[in-house]
Amino acid sequence: MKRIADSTVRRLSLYLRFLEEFGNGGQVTVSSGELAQRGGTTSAQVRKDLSFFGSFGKRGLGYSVPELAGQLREILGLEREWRVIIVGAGKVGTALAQYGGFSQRGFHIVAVYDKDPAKIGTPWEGLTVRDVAEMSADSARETPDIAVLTVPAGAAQGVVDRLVAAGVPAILNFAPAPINVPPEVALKNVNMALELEGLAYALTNRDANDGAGHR
Amino acid sequence: MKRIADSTVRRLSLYLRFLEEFGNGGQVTVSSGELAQRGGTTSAQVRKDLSFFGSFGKRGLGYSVPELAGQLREILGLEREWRVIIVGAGKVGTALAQYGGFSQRGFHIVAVYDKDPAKIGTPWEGLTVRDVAEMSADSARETPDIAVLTVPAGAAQGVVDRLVAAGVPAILNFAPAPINVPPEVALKNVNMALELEGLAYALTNRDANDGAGHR
DNA sequence: ATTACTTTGTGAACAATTTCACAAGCCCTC
DNA sequence: GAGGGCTTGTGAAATTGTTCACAAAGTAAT
Repeated sequence: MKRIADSTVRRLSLYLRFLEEFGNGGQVTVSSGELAQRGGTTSAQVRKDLSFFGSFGKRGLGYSVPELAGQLREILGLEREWRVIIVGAGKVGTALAQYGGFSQRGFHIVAVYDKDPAKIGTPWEGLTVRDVAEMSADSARETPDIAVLTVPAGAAQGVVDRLVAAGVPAILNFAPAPINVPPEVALKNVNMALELEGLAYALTNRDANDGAGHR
Repeated sequence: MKRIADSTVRRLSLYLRFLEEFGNGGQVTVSSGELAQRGGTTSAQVRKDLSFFGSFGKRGLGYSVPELAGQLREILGLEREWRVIIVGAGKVGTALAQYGGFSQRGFHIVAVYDKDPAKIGTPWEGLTVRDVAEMSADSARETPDIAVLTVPAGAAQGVVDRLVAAGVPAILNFAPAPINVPPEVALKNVNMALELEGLAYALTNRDANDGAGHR
């Protein structure tokens, strides 16, 4: 299969959300134009995005809401359950655990780790905080699919090296530190300060660049 | 000035971080190649990014670390203080408030708002939670530069409308709901579930698309 | 069954972004 | 102060991503 752009995958995720909204509203059929309007893009963009994976619509009619939603779930890999661990039981980790959007999409938090002895063993969102030292042993038993990294910047690379060694195939990094992984490990970085700086730039150069950031 | 791509601005923010790292390590001069390696890009990319704003280096030598850092701070608008409010005193809002990266870059949290009467009036990270109803009046006195939105999805658009009416020029939206603002208001959306789905896609289609997400 | 109307799927045009490649400039040594 | 070795800054080329525009295929009504 052809390499699909990151931006395309992002939009597909959004389309799925919109389909669920439309479906909840009782709509059974939807046009590329409606999806486009909901997402602030164009109907051509929607159709092109979908066309990378097949043709799912009926000409003259549009797309079946539940059918297209199913196709998107399959494309995105959301038909299965994903085993997620959170490394770093601080505020960010806790906020993520409470965020309902994850379990709703099949992302199950199966373990939490921390280094702080004061936290280890304490109850945490229905789980018990475990010692990072146990991570490798736990992973050997049952490797998680995705690790969410919410440790302080200084600790990030060290933890990542352990995760990689333990065979974790994907990492979502919230630590404000650039980290290195071998190419076979999927990595995404989320850096909230970066987003704020983008807004600061937009405000500073507002007259030039009116409005607009990344919608 | 020419319209600068979002991706370019993001990279500039990263370069600034790297410069600070290099500077802390005692380095006074840095080449585009070093910055590129640190950030996983190419030296040509670094030079092109900088070239949109001027020429800051010395041929044969590279860039002065403190000088370029200063230039980047100016470009990004980080030489001034930004007044930030947080709307939604839940877990995500709290996590953001605790995250040191903000104040370090001149983003000052000047107020927190919530709708929940149980929270209003309680102390929160050195501030006191205020009633969202007071937001407009407060803003009239001293308009914040950026509002960070960490309310539930259902409440998002309503709050945004109030923020816009109050004249807030930029919004960073963490609510998992697409929101509408007039074009003169800068908006960025952060959706953590979307990032996880991106990883799920990468893992599902791993053989095709080896490794790689958005680094 | 024909007509009028919609909406998809897609090659081709266009636009944006990244990479290449190299002249020009600066440092350092001799 | 001439020569060798780096590194910048930048047009041009290549690549990637988006928009256009239209034939093809479906619906609905008569």
